[in-house]
Amino acid sequence: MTLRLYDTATRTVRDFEPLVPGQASIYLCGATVQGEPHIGHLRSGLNFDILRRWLEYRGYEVTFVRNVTDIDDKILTKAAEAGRPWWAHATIFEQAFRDGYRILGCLPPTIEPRATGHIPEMITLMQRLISTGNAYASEGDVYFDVRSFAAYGRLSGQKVDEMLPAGDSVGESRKRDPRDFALWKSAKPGEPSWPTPWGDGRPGWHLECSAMAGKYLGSAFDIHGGGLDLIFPHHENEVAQSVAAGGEFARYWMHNGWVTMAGEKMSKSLGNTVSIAEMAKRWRPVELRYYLGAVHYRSAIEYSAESLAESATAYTGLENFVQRAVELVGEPERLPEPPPEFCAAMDDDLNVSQALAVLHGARRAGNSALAASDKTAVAESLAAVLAMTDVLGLNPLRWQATSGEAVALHDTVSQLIDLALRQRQAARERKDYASSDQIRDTLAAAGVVVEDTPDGPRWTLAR
RNA sequence: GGCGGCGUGGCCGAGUGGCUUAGGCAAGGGCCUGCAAAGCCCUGUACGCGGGUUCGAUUCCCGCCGCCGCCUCCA
Repeated sequence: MTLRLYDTATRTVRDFEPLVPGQASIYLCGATVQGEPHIGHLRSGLNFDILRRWLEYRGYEVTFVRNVTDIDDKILTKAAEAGRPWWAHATIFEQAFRDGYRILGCLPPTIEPRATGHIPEMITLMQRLISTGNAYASEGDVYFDVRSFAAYGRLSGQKVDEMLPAGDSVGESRKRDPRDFALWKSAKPGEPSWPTPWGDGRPGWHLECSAMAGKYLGSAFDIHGGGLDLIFPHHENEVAQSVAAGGEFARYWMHNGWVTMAGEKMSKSLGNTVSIAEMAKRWRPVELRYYLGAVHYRSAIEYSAESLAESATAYTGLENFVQRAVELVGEPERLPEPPPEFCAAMDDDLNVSQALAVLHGARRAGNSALAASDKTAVAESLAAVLAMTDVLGLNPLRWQATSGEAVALHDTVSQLIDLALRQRQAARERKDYASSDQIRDTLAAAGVVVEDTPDGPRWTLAR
């Protein structure tokens, strides 16, 4: 079974055949760090984290580049509104994004380049495009000549003649064609700028990604990813720049779907965003990860608190099983391969929904084995559940609190709860159920859920 | 105007030309329990509407309705 991925460029699912056997290179368009990340942004990072983990599980050595766009119109505007330098503004939100990805358990990228660190590469690229006749300088700006590149529009399925002219081309005299896009923008008073042969200015958005992808992954690489909204114009323009300059560029194009609210795309401009900070108040990060990862990456996720709660419940069920199983048989020495059906689902364009069905099947089998005290079967199911959750970045054992303070506090609380439970057991043994129930109710009010099992009471913290 | 996506049982959400009861959540019944909780078992027979192709369509084709996205900054 080989991994198959949906490729936006061909609109088909294709076998994944890497450029270099055993290696996989991915360029993901990261954030324009103008403000707080919302869960839509994080979903994109998470989807590609799952791809990256799956490729690594499949034995590929993965180079994962996720860029930071740290110079752009919006950053300048927002920074001015916030009364801070543009670079400080960008740094603040670059960190916010990085924290967001980390909180959701995304592995750090192999390389995380910033646009402003690659001005020389951009200049070189522009020089090449001008020399090949695909770009031209005009009053300090540099534009890509869309008409000079026959394949323009192929990725997005757009026809140049049918497109609406760009909004910024109204009254624009510097462009030869209204559909030409800026590689470089001439400096405006008070704005940051860098020197070039065509005058001081700053980079256009599209150019920077071509420059960084080329620098770190070469003129050809395996997978280019991003949100659906980047297909046009951003990715179309990247292809034009990079291919016109003589590269092959990306061999597979993957685009993740939206997080929607009431049917509409979550976005800053609509004001319907949910930030990671708000989420963290109500949900554990791993629950959010489960929620955002459970839906196929190309489908929209219709956000609602109810469906998030359902995911949290589902995940808690997995955790409960793992906890009980570990108590009975201990942690496995080594994780086995995930079940074949799970792997088949993941190989099928990362069908995580289908893979989760396999996971929940193993959980159910494990719980049955637990009920039957069949240690061999419990250990088997536990290993399977851990193997599957591990690949998805959802392994409950890896998500447990590990800070020293938390561990110490847990120890103290455990002893107090055990004391109460011993008193409750004594009451139960003398059939003083009024007292035993009162103890349980008191613990419940404190957020401690007590369950009686054949092996005695056990407790967990409610949320 | 051009390009693209979606509409699945109470909810979320996979999938397929005729056996997947997908899975999760919720609900009802049962087992277990002092009562619970957790867990397990069972139950619900869905695929926007109208045509067509077919022995047979939720799945293919056509039309329609509704929703959404891109074409301008956007994960």
